[in-house]
Amino acid sequence: MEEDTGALPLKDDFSRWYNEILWRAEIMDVRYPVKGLYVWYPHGFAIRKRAYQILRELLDRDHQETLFPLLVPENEFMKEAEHIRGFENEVYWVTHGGRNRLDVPLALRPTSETAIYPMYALWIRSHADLPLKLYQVVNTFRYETKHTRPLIRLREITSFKEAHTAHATWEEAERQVQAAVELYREFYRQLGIPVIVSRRPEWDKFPGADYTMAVDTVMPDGKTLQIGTVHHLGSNFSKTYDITYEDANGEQQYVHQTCYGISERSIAALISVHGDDRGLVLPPAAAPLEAVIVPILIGKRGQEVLAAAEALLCDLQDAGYRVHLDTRDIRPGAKYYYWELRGVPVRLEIGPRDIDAGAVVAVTRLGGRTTIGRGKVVEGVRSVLDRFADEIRTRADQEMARRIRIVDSMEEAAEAVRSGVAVLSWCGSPGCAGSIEETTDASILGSGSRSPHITLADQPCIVCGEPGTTTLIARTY
RNA sequence: GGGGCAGUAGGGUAGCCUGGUCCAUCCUAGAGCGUUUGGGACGCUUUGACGGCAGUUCGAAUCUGCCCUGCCCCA
Repeated sequence: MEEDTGALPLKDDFSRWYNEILWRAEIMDVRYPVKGLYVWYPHGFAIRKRAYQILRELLDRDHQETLFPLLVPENEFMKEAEHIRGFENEVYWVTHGGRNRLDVPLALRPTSETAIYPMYALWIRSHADLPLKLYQVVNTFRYETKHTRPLIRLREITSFKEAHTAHATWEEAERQVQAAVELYREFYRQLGIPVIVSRRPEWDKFPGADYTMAVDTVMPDGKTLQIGTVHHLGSNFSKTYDITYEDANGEQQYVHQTCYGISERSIAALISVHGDDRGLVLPPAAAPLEAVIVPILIGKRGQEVLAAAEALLCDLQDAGYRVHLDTRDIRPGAKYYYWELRGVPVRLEIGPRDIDAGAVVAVTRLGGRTTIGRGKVVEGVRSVLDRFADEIRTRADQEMARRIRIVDSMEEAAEAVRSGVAVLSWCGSPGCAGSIEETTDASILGSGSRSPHITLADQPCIVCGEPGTTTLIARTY
């Protein structure tokens, strides 16, 4: 678990950088001996815990947390035809109990619709039970055949936050889709991760959904990463699972449903969007430690400095900061590199010179240096952290803006997707989509985006000239 | 889905082609002791590895087969 010294691969070499930072910064250990399954190091898990705490707080405003079983009986799993077709090739099956074959094989949930909706059928009886908004944070399993990648393409998704709602009408469910999109925007805003939201094309929607909205971010290599999805399920599942309510007139009606999810891909985005050649850069909100104190223990005044550092630690802890005092017997420079690799937002240095000057030196993870009067440390650190959070959010926004290009020819689009997202107009036909995807060697992300970065109005389709809508093209993970 | 390449201490590597010189090289990390300490300290001592299973052979890190794992490219 100890870090190596020496430089990381440069972030420009993103694939190598990503693989290496995961273990050097103690996020994930990829050495678990099963393909596609990885281990959270305590530091990675602490980051996950903070990020998911933000997500929980947003959801808890009007959702309730719940927990459903991992195993789904085959007969329930097999009910929704389209849904099954979407997942059947990647489901793990439990077929035995001990040495005995089970009468009914049990699926390890690839997602929980088929576990949850039979219960919804029991729980929902009248319009007074609606809307119902539940969520859970669970592991799910998918037998991925493509290359697995830690946090991004997994066989066990360890951190799937999935919400499932039921409503009286299709329109009300649609409003929930919008609310969920806004909730996800807010989540990523708090993490300083810029996102683009779009409506996935027909062929790329969730199996069994009326339509799918997706939240994507752009990775350092220009590929997009889907980091959230929101599905309008209409009454497709309620008809299959017989989820009905009695309306005000005494009639039985099918509910209209939505579901939406976020996984540990959010952590992959957090690491990748903000990190740099020195390691992680964490927004204070997600950082297990907001600050680390490095005492400069020189010669005769060592004891005095240590005492001053301990007093500083107490003051900051009493004020509610997550802060650590690094008293290891190694050189201060080694500590700087150590904590920078792990993304601690601010380092506080205190040595003989600072004691004499009645001050503490604060250095942010991006190198901003501030001298704070010892008496004003509590407020001073707050403002340093706040400014730092703004700084990394702004930096990430600018990076995203740089990678999104409005294009008006296929050649330009093919060029744009090499470093990010191309924005163009498309008529919606599969034929033109195929032509776009083939020429650009990229995929249609979706349409109907609203973002300050995407200002193109609907124009004629770039392929056929028929009326089109603004559409995003990118290479994807 | 198709095609490559690889697996040697915790991490990175040399050795493999041409089997014996290897109780396996170097860097890094870990443990212990001492001297140090405002951007990756130094010295001494020390721990630690040939992915798995079969096979070929007098002898396998090295050759063969299968499996597992990882990485890259194409669809």
